[in-house]
Amino acid sequence: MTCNSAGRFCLSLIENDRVVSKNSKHFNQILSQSIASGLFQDPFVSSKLLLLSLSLSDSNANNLHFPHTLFSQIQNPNIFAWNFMFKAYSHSNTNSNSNTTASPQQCISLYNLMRRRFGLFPDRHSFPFLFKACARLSLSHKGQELHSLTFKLGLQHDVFVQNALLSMYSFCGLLHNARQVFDEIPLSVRDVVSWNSMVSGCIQGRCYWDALKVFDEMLKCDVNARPDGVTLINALTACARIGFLDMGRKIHGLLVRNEFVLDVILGSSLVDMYAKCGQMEHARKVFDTIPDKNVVCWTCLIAGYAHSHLFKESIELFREMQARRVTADAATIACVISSCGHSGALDQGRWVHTHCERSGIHFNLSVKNALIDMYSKCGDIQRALKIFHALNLTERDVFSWTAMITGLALNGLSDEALNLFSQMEMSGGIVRPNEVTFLGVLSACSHTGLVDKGFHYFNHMTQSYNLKPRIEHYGCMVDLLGRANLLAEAERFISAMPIQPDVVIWRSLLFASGSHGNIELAEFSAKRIEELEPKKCGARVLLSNVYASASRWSDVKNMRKSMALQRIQKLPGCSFIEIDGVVHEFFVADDSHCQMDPIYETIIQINKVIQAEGFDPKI
DNA sequence: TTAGGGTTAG
Repeated sequence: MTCNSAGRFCLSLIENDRVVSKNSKHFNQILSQSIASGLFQDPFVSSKLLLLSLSLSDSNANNLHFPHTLFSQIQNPNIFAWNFMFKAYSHSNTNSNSNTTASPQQCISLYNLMRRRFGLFPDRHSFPFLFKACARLSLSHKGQELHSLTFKLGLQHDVFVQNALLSMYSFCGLLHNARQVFDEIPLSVRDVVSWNSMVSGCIQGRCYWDALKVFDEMLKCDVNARPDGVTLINALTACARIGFLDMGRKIHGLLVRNEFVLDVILGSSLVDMYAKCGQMEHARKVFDTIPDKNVVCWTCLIAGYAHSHLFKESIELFREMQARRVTADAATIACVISSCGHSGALDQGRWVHTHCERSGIHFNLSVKNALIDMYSKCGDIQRALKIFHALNLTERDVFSWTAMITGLALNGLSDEALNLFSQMEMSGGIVRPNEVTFLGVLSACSHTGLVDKGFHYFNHMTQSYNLKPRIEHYGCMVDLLGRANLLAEAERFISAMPIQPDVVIWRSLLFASGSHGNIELAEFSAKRIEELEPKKCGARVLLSNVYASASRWSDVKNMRKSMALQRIQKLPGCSFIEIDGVVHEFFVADDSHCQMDPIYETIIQINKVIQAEGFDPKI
């Protein structure tokens, strides 16, 4: 075959991309003929062959070895060839360190090579890939260097370049720079990608209100960018994160009016928004209309029920998901296990645990943390400890430590809880305790009456970790002082609080003063509760119990009478227990259970045993 | 005569 005929042959086949790109045999034939004929050194032919080799290697995940070798054989690659390589590497896997697999780092290395050895400049097509690589590697300095270069090359007004640039900045956590780039894009030029990138950038930077402000601006501007599915998904995500129901509803209305197709992603975002805003009926309604529901969609609703403290519904929905043969993943499992923990459904939790082990679902840290929490809450502290200790020191995050410390405190193992907290602090500062960790620590102190230690940790939290105590921390301190019969100190502590005490705090003081016979303080606390919750009867019930324990029967009678006059009815207290996967509920003076007689008989026996051991319900 | 951006939900 002569050079000309070979050239014509190659070109004709190259033109027919669809045939060649699916058949590596054809490709190899063309490649060898182009090399043999010398046609490979033609810039158009070599870059076209490179593009074809890349399309063939697409199915071969993350292995760009062959295209790279081909590229290295091109003596003077043109800008097309460079850009094809930039594109391939910028999209490749970030967590590959070996030399044989591709990584975005190689995009940057190739770029440096292009500049230094070939003296070439990138063009408008190169920049989006280069910025993408910088973003994925968090190379903000390199990104800034490239940003300057866009000015030198007069490409600073190209909307593709600007959009990629602003995404790069928000990916690197430089939201301010991203916003600046966004503001510099003229309204007439901004397209839907510019707006979406800015909204998504704000979400990445956890600035949800800003994200919604940009979205709102987009709706008002309406120049040449109408919101698309991605815009609405982003906006719904922002609403979900801050629980902004009004805006979420507005977006729902917008997508209905504009006849958006409710695909599984948009549908899940909507379910998640309603669920996070506590609107479970709406969440369920939307969920039921989504075709081809996947695991994310189911998990949104399961998590929503858990978020609204509807743990039973959350577990039931998981069962329904199982029945529909949708495979759960780690996020679903972590959520269901947490619901089991909160509802005391130990058997169900155990079943989910075993089910995961059998079905090979990956036990990530969230699942392990949820298991620690569930076993602790259900009283199987040994099992919780076993899971916790199986975690390496470097594996444990703040949730693992907090779940275990709180679990130990909850099970009355205060010394162990405080020891574990010391270990956490001594673990080299890998994990810093947060506000919730300190709640566990303070409750451990409270359960064993360690007043001095409680104050030590309360100060330690603010002074060493700069954590601002929340109302719950003040509540723990009042509880601690109250239980230790330091009622005057508790009162002084409440008056000195920088935030308004809530009903929990007053209830804690009422309970403590009642237990220690300080009726005056109990009455004072009850008044504060009534001021905060005039329609509820909790304070009066507690106070009437206090009067009863002091044998002040006329006061008890008056209290009940005033409640009856104001038609206040006490909601009966309720507790529950799970046996063989069934949750049994018990109300005060409840005799509806089919095994009531043996249950009461057992309670009487238990009381006899613990009273013989010195138990006094007043203390 | 080749090519470009936002991967968005738990």
